[in-house]
Amino acid sequence: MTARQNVRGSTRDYSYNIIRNKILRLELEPGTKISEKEMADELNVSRTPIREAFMKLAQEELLDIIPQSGTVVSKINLEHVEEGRFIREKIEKEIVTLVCSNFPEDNRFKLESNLAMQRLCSDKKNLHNHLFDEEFFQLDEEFHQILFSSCGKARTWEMLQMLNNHFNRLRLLRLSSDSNWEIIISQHHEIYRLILNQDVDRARKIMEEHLNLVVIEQNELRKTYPQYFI
Amino acid sequence: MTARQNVRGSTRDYSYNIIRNKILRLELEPGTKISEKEMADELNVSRTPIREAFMKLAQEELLDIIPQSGTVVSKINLEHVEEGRFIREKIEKEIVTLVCSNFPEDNRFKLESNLAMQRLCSDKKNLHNHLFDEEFFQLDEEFHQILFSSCGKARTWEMLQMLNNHFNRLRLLRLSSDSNWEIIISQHHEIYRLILNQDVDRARKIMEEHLNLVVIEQNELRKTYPQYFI
DNA sequence: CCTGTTAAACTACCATACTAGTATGGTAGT
DNA sequence: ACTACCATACTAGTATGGTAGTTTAACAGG
Repeated sequence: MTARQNVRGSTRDYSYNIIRNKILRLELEPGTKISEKEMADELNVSRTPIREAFMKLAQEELLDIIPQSGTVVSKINLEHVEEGRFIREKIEKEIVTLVCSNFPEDNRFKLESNLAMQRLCSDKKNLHNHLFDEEFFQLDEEFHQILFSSCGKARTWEMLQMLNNHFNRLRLLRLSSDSNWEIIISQHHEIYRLILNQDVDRARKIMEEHLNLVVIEQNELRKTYPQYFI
Repeated sequence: MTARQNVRGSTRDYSYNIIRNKILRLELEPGTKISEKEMADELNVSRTPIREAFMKLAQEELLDIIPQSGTVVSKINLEHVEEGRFIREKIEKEIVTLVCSNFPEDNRFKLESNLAMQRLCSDKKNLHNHLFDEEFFQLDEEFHQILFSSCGKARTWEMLQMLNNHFNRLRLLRLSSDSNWEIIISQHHEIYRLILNQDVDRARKIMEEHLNLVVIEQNELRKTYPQYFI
């Protein structure tokens, strides 16, 4: 245990990350009842760090803790999704505006290799018919994160991440059920091109469309996975 | 203890609220070293709820917890202030846009009485030379919160509050050191008038100016209270 | 006086025991 | 068959003891 702690940080953070991933990748499905003790036994740690991880996840609205009764993985709340998406859309339009007027040279390379990886990931998926949706999700996240870093707002990205867990769960659900990632990738490329051309107005418009993709498909997702939604 | 719990919620929330208020009203000054045990003894509770309250406050960046070493009240970080202010400015311009196009009748009364209370609070201050800055701060908060509720985004306001603790500490500092609240009040009135007139463009502009007031004075505050800043 | 060492006095972290609410299933009484 | 009640087995909340890492300050040697 002590050795493990040194490698991976505190037991609390370790537990937090494990549980969070299980929730986001729907290994723990929305509506599932879990308990501190059960999870503590499963991860071979005591209740305290689990409990603290639960608290953090409850703040991010991934868990609903009912005092003296139990804890359940929260269902995806489409109102919460929309509020998170709203914030992200409005902020990210401002981010892309900032980036248009000043895009640091070294981040250009980062963004280009990220875009190349996205293409690769999509091709791999079409060829081998494997599940690369988590990998693609990560690349998608990275793309946007680079934009935030490029204008010195990396921390803003982190802050928004905390508010967007419901939105992110929906996005991951979308990736795994929809095999056509081409629209996403082409929009990413388009945004990059517009940034280089410093075409603020069009960049803002494409970003807006980009962050509205999920909205269009959310009704379909709701039909396919009704048990995941509130 | 049990009786107290029933009245005020869990011991954890009680502790959290007490400590948070002490930090925001600078009773616990930025840079102060505190410990779980010391605070537990002071509030007559055990270390566990205090520890959990500390965690929550650390997430909101009001505390810096250094593992195995200690916990200090975080100093006001002007970069954090600016990132929080940035988000709030951009979102609140969108909020005021929404409210301009549809302002519910019943919230009109709420807003008007809030504005009247602000005026009263300011007058009381000028007359009796007492400290009403906390009361005014609350009214200021309420003004903006009503706008968010008016367009069905009350939860967005709650979420932004979590990110804006550094910004809020600076605002409170400003209120207590600057005796002229007239600019703030007149801007609030102006925003209200523009909403009624559905003058979106000017409303957005005034809101932007309003949320930039602190920026102008932050250098002066930094000079007056250098020990509060990082 | 200065510097490197060490031991003691902190700290937060974690494990565990206990308390007090809550859900549930069985049973006695109707 | 139904209902009210109670025993029991959960749950999260709280208290507390012990551990390991960090800071501090006393002290030895230069």
